[in-house]
Amino acid sequence: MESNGGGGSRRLVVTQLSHIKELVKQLEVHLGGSPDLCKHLTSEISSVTERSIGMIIRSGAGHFDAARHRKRAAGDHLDSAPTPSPLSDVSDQPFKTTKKRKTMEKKKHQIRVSSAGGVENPLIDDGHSWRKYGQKEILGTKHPRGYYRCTHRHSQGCQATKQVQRTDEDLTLFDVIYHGEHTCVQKAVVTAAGKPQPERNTNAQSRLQDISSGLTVKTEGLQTTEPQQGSSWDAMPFCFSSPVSGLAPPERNPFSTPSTPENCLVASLSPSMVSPATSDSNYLCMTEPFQVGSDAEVVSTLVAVMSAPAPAMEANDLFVDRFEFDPSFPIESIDISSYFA
DNA sequence: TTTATTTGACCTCA
DNA sequence: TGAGGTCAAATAAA
Repeated sequence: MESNGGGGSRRLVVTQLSHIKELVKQLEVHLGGSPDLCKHLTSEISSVTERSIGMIIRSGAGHFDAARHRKRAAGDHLDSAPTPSPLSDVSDQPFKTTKKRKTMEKKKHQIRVSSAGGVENPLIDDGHSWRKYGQKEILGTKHPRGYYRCTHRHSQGCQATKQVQRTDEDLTLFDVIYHGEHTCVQKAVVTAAGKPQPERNTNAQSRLQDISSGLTVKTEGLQTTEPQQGSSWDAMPFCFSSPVSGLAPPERNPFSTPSTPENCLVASLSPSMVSPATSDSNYLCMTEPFQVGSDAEVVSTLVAVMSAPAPAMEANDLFVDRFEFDPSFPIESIDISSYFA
């Protein structure tokens, strides 16, 4: 049931993070004459990446302490709550706490999103369009929990919902709990697949390159399990699919993939991290590269997204043209180009 | 005018 | 009975 973390998977993660670090270094080079802020950001990205690698390495042969992490993600109140809570019981099982939840065969898992600097307005998104339908103060937590449902709930009967709650310990971290799977067909996906939008794509790709070059992935006590057949978790380490600065919202973004929250994690940037020239938030989607076991282990993935102001970066030659893969990097599992198509 | 968000009330369950 | 989740009217924004 519980995996020991999968040495192969861990190596993969470490490799990925190491590669990210290399990318950051490249970014720094390209930022030669850029504003100090950009350099500061890259420096921070680098340090965070190092810490991330260290955390994974320190996790050793033992598995990630998912229970502890779940408790942390759920808030301190769980310390005194012996009974399972929705947060602590992250599983494929239907909810058991309320009648409504019981009636819905909902898949659930939890991710942790860091929106760098996005304390005020995290704009957490995942390629799907959500409508907020409620907010509730949760006992034992400092911040209210927001309740979202799929925009297509009524039009397409999509039952996907999610809960977003800022963590107590870090205002830039958000616990996002997904319930159910999207049954809706995102128009943007269809559009993107059938009608390429060259202009937007070009711009978007450039921006995407900007951001992706500065991507830092921090995995906190990552739980990795051996891939399961037919799982959607074992495919792609990265999925750059969500809107980036200046792009349309997720549902209209040509980069949006038919991903579900179950396989796509998006962290968005706060306005403070966005170029003044762009009012839209920056989005960066990253497929959670880590297997979430069917036994409902929590994957708490922290994605710190950094982005230098777009105008400061002539990054068209980044990431794609200059994406230098480590020979050991599992390139076969990455198909970024497909997301630019 | 339409769409999204806010927020108090209500419902269900432990 | 209290907590969590959802509903729906009111309000705001586009």
